[in-house]
Amino acid sequence: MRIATWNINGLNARLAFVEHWLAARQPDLVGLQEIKMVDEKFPHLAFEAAGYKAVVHGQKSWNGVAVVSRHEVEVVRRGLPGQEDFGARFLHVRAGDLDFITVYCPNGKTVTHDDYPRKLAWYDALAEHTASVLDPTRPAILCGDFNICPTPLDTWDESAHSGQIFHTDDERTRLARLTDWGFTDVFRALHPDEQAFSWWDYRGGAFHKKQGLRIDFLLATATALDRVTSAEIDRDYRKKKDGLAASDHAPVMADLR
DNA sequence: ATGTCGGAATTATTCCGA
Repeated sequence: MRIATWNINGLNARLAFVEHWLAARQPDLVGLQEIKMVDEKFPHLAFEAAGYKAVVHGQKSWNGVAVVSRHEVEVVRRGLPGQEDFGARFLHVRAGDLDFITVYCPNGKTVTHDDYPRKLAWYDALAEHTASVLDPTRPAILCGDFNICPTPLDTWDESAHSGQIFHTDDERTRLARLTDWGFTDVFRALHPDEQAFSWWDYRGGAFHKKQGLRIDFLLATATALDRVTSAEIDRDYRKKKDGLAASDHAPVMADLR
């Protein structure tokens, strides 16, 4: 089974590109972030034509998450408790015996912006909620755009950005709450020393200059990690495909036995 | 030039978020 997470930066603008990727990579279970559309506008017919069912927690213009799957999934929860007014950012489904949660974590903007303490509070709510509804001994995946670089290896320039947004101790402590509970960063577990990024700014040729960040993760409980046979960041799909524009994020994938 | 996208508000241009 192939799972993936991908911030697609707008499904209206990205549908053909996402279809291209689904056909090429044939994933079974995918968390999408930043669909930027209400549930009613979701192109279910296009996904069904590609062999996928979708469940959606959408929002007009901004945010919005979805799970697309080859097999039926059961919705467990839409929205993070107590944090609903910070946007549609959380969707929990059950796929067979696997709990699968996809999140679009708040960006925070800058450490002096009002959104920064709200980002930290959102993370506290996420850690509290996942710990209350999941069992660390059972297979679960928490995936999405986390908007935090976990370590200096996960940013193109730690020295220039240390202490700035995505690079603060307070943010890294929040991620550590999730890993302390029982989640492991799948890509990092399989590639402990590789500098690899999942996001590059559209501006200034950042992709070609290798100026990126690794902020998109598949986090797995131990019993889910046991099933993982490979993990990769699909950086080829950060490039234009057949003239179609890419998201600023690459998909992150893993294969499970 | 930080100098590009996606989306909305409002009509081809400007603002916002990332």
